[in-house]
Amino acid sequence: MPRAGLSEDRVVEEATHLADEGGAVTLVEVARRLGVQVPSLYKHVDGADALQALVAARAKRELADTLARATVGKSGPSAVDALARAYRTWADEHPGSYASTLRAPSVDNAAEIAASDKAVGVLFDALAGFGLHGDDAIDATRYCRAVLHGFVALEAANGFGLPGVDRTFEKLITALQLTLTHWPSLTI
Amino acid sequence: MPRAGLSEDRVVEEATHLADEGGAVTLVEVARRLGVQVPSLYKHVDGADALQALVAARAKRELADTLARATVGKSGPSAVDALARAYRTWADEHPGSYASTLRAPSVDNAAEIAASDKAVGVLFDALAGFGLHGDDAIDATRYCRAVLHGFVALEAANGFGLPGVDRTFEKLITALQLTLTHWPSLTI
DNA sequence: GCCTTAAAGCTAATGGGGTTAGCCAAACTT
DNA sequence: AAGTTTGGCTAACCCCATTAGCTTTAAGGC
Repeated sequence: MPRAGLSEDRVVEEATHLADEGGAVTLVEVARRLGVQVPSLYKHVDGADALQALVAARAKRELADTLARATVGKSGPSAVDALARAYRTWADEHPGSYASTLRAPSVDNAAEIAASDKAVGVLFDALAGFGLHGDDAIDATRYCRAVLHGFVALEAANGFGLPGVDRTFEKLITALQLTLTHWPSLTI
Repeated sequence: MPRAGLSEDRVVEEATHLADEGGAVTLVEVARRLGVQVPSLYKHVDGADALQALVAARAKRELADTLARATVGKSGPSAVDALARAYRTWADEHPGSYASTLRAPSVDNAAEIAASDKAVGVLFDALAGFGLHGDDAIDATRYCRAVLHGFVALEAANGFGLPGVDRTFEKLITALQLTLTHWPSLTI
């Protein structure tokens, strides 16, 4: 029996592909794809839950990188536009990865938390061009995340029954830009 | 062996309670709580997946009713305020039910789709006070759903690392009211 | 180049959850 | 009271996750 040459990374990669193709991420299926028996996976990964967490951490890193690349050299409304489109596109193209990022990260998983922080950091930086500080910056960042995540999640769950979703997304970007521009005056 | 006096409704109710208490909704646990053996559940419910769908449909109906009650007699910004608070509160108090509503409804489940439509309808009606029509009304409704769902989902997943979430939510309401007020002019 | 050894694969066995088949008693119908 | 439908049950079978423990590979020290 020649070795399959696996590694934690290889296993996580295959699980990610499986998830993004819409399959259920089971150890049975991952093992089958890797040409290996199920218990062999335990040499690289600490069970099904741990594999899920690794997939999530990988997904968050990739999302953060994608957002960072999309917004490089941009700021203010133009950064928001680029970021929103990159976010939606990535989520659409990696539905399994995106879904994996929604689980609350386990407290003991430093890698996943770091990846989370990185993604939020990119968003936070992109909003710097609006001149927000302190609580305003935090609140605006959270608002952005909520809008983008909410839209993408509803789209993924087929929550928008009718056509015209692209049109709605264009409006969403404009609304978001406007909201951020006027954020400080929201204190009424 | 005296009968337990079950019914589809009773099973779904118990599954809902279980979900909202944070437990995993398994047939084993539902049966245990009802004082019955697992296969007996099949006399009332068509398997685990079907039970999930029924829980989701029930949740959507309840959410729709809650939103409707919260907004009765209100319109415009005041309706949005009431609706946003009711939405967040209900989701916080019924985390399992809320999570169940996120699965895409199966195409053949008329009850679940009807419940979805009802919830969206309440939101749609609440926005009538802003004088939106046609695509604008649809886009604004979707934007609202995205913001509210995104915020609640991130909050539930412990996605906001720092404190001050209540403050952020107040800002969110104000931002939403402002956005809806100026929606038609978003065409730039 | 051997010899040791850690790592990476394997088989076998256990346990939990879901599902089906088929039996039997309780309750309803007339 | 007899017949029928209904709601419970037991037994058996899947699928997936996990653990224990064995074997072989491949890498490193001498």
